[in-house]
Order: sequence, then C-alpha cells, then structure tokens
Amino acid sequence: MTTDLNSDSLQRHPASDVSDAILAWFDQHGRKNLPWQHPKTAYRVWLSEVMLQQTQVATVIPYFERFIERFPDVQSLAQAEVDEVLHLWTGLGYYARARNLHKCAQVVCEQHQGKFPVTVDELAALPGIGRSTAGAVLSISQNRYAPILDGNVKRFLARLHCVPGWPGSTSVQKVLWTLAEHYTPRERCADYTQAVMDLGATLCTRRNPLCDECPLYTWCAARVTASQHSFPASKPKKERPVRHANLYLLTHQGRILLEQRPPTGLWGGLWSLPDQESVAFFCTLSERSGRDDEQGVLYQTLTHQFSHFTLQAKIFHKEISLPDQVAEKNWCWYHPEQPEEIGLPGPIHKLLHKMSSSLL
DNA sequence: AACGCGGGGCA
DNA sequence: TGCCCAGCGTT
Repeated sequence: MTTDLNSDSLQRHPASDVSDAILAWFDQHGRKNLPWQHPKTAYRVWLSEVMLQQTQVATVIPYFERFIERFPDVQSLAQAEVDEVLHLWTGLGYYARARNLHKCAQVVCEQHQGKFPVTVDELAALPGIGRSTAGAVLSISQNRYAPILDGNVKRFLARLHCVPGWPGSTSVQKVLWTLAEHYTPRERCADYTQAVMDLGATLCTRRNPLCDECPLYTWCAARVTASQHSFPASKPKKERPVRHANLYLLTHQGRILLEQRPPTGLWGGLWSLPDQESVAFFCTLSERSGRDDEQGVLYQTLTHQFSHFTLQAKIFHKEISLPDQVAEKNWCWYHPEQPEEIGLPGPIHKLLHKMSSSLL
C-alpha cells in the first residue's frame, strides 16, 4: 500500500502542546507501578520490552517476575542454558524471542562488557532489538531522547493526523516515525515513552477509544472528523487471485439448466450453472442440442469473492431447443416460478431470481 | 475465525 | 525493499 502523504508537508501541532498534554495525563493516569519500573535498569527494561513486543502487560507480568528472580542480571541470563530460557518462556509464544533474548545477553556480556549500549544504532544491532525497542530501552532506562513506534504509538499518531494507509507499509512507517520524532520531548523522556504506551493501551484503543478522556481531544483529527474507527487502516487483505470462468445460462421455455457440482470442493453438492466443459459434455449427450458451437449472448458478468480467490464469470445466455428429459442425475431444469428445494450458491440464486423477474 | 503484535530472515 | 513467519490473546 502506498500513500501520497508526505511527512514533511504534514501540518503538525506544536510539539510541546501535545507532549505537555500527554505528560500531564500521565501524571494523573499513567501506570507507574509495573514490575519493570522499579528500578528502571537497562536490563529490566529490555527484558520487559522484548516480552511486551507481542504480548500484553497483564500476561507479561508473571513471566517477568519469574525471569528476574531466576536471572537477576544480564550475566546470569547469558550463562544459562538456552533450554532453561525457553522453559521460562513457555506460554509466551514467539519462541524466537527467547532465543534472541539469550543470544543478546551473551553479546552484551561478550562485546559490551555486560553493559547495554546507549545509542539506538548499537542497541538495534543486537538480536531481537529493533528501532522501536531500542528507543524504549534508551528512553526509559537512560531518560534520553529516543522515540518509539510500537503499535500503540502508531495508532494514536495515525488518528492524531488521520494518516492514511496501513502502518506496516514502509511509506506509512516513514510518516509515522517523522511524527514520533516530532512529538517526543527532550525532557521527561522516560515518562513520555511510558505515557504514549499507556495512552494507546488504555484510551486510544483499537476499538471504542475513550476520546472524551483523551488529553489530545482537541487536536485529534480523527476525533474532529468522527473517523477514529478508520485509523489506522487495517492490513490490506492478501491479494486474491482472479479466476475467470464462462458459465452458461441455458434456457428452454422459461426453465434454466443447472448442474450439480461434485460433492466436495467449491460449492460442493450445490447446483450451479454449467461451465464450458460441462456444456460441451452435455451437448454430446443430445444430438438435438442445436449449434453448440455458438456461445450465446453475454448476459452479465458475475464477480464473487471467495476466501482465497475472486471469481469473475462471464454468463452467456442462450435459448436452446432440448428435449425435456435430462437423463443424467446431476442435471436438472430449474423453474424460477416454482423453485425446487435444491442447494444454490448465493450468487447463483441471486442471478436466477433476477432472471425470473426480467428476462423470462 | 480473524486479526494484531515487533523483529528476523529471505528473495 | 517487500514478503512471510511465529503463537497467543482478544474480539
């Protein structure tokens, strides 16, 4: 997904207006007694941030406490067997995080004398630490200017400025990082980082945000336009391949020829319009099928979304002169005026209904 | 049942 | 660069 939005051309609010409001809200409502907040050492903040990467606070807390009890410092973690680390991680998911955690502790001990580095680039070079986690560790443990852009921050920034597009795409991330850098204050860096995470987790939630309690109420573009639900845009559905088909609406004296589909698979056991192959087969059954090389006239195009592909079918209509008996069990004549109780796919049912009220 | 979460690894 | 992956909790 691309966007024409240019981060430099975005109309931004004065940074201190926003950060002051957020910090004032944090003083009153922020979370200040989480286990990793006392004391806020780099090791403890790093451990909590890695755990929080894909997991919510409430789930993380008992894991964090068990980890800290068993591995009170980065040295003890580095010296542990990876199996024990994985064991303590059991239930948190994304076990690559635990392997990276262990590896990172070893690198910190072997290459950084057991001290976490204090630049974003050095931190982000460590296993399991990206730009956002590096910013969180640096700002919270060192109280240094280091913006973060986790899911919470993406959400509130996307709403604050009605940033279009999916935040996972490179172009949108670029815009959001620019905004994050703009609003992150030079003072109270640790509080601000905790504040924006709390804001996203407790007020600016994905659904039903509590805008009336939000310190950014007057500034938020999404709130002003009542479009909170539209931001951030959700991940685009995976492109579904388009499958093309020709289906045949063969009519005879107000009736429509249907074919029952195979019992399993797409539209399994339901009755549908025959496709090209089936028509050819059917026509060989009857010598009186007329000129079966004639396609008929294009009646309409049918588009239907399946979970894994899009069906685009051209529906050809043709009045045929066939005998009434359709010997094969998997064929039938459908009477729109007195429909039988047979299974019809939704779009086919709709199509037949439309026919009965117009064409026939 | 579908989605979101941050970073790593691959083409 | 853009994509796919991992596993659990939430909705």
